Amino acid sequence: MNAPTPAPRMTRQRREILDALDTRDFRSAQSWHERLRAEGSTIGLATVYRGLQALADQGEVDAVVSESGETLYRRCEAGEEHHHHLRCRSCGKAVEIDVPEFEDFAHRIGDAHGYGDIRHTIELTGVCPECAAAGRG
Amino acid sequence: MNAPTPAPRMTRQRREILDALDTRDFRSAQSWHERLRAEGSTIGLATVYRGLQALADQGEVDAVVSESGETLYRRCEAGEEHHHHLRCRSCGKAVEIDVPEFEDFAHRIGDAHGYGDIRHTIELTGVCPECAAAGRG
DNA sequence: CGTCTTATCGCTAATGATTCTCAATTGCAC
DNA sequence: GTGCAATTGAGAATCATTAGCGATAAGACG
Repeated sequence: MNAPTPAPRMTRQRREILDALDTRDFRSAQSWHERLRAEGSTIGLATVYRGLQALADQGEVDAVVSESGETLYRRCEAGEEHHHHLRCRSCGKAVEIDVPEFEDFAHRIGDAHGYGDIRHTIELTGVCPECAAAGRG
Repeated sequence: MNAPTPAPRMTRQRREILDALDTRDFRSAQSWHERLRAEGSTIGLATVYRGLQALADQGEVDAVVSESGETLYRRCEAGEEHHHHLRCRSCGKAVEIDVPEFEDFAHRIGDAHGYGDIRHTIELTGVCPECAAAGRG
């Protein structure tokens, strides 16, 4: 009954994704793909999708769904427990924020209504100083 | 130069959508469409999409984007200012919740980082009592 | 009530994002 | 090295949503 760890191989493309992700911005899989190709990589789009998903499962990257329905990714900070973001709607730059007490709050609300297995999402979006200055957003 | 109010017509299908929406569940446009057809309506899918969007713009319905990227709709309560939900991941049933102080919190965080035009999303999801009892979820 | 204008319909084709298929590669254990 | 399953890349397939368009009918007017 012990699932032998699925054996993740460290391939060139896996490494490329990890490297590219080393920033502070939220971008779509397509956007990361473009960037990689622009840097000379020959990585395929499907591979980027697969890689990002795998990384998200491992907790190596954060994934959020934008208003328009696309999934955005970025590498997350070190240790990583549960956390939230303040993201720029124009350039994707994000900072992690702390919402103390919210975990508790969420569970209390859940209990109050009899809902179990509570999960929550908090997303703050805005326009960062740079984008505001540049007249974007 | 004055846009005369676009003249919204009350059609049979508009009425059908409004009637169908008279529940407490969050469902996708496709799901509402199915339901309408099941009840004998001959309304088209595109019409349901158009109708729901229009209603969302008017503030008559709430729209949220699920984890999987689909947009879910439900009629919202009367007056309607900004509010949040605790939604069942299995059946879509939702209750409105109050998150006092959060509006302020959001703006304070935004200011602290120099981000403007702050917008926020809070979604709590869980499994409602009925679904839990039925073993779904 | 009949006519006219045009918003709205419903169908179908088009988009856009994401996933799947599958033959060709290639980590990596032996 | 060898062998084989995990992984890749390109394109087809899928899904949700939107756009295009001829047909229909809401609502204003006489």
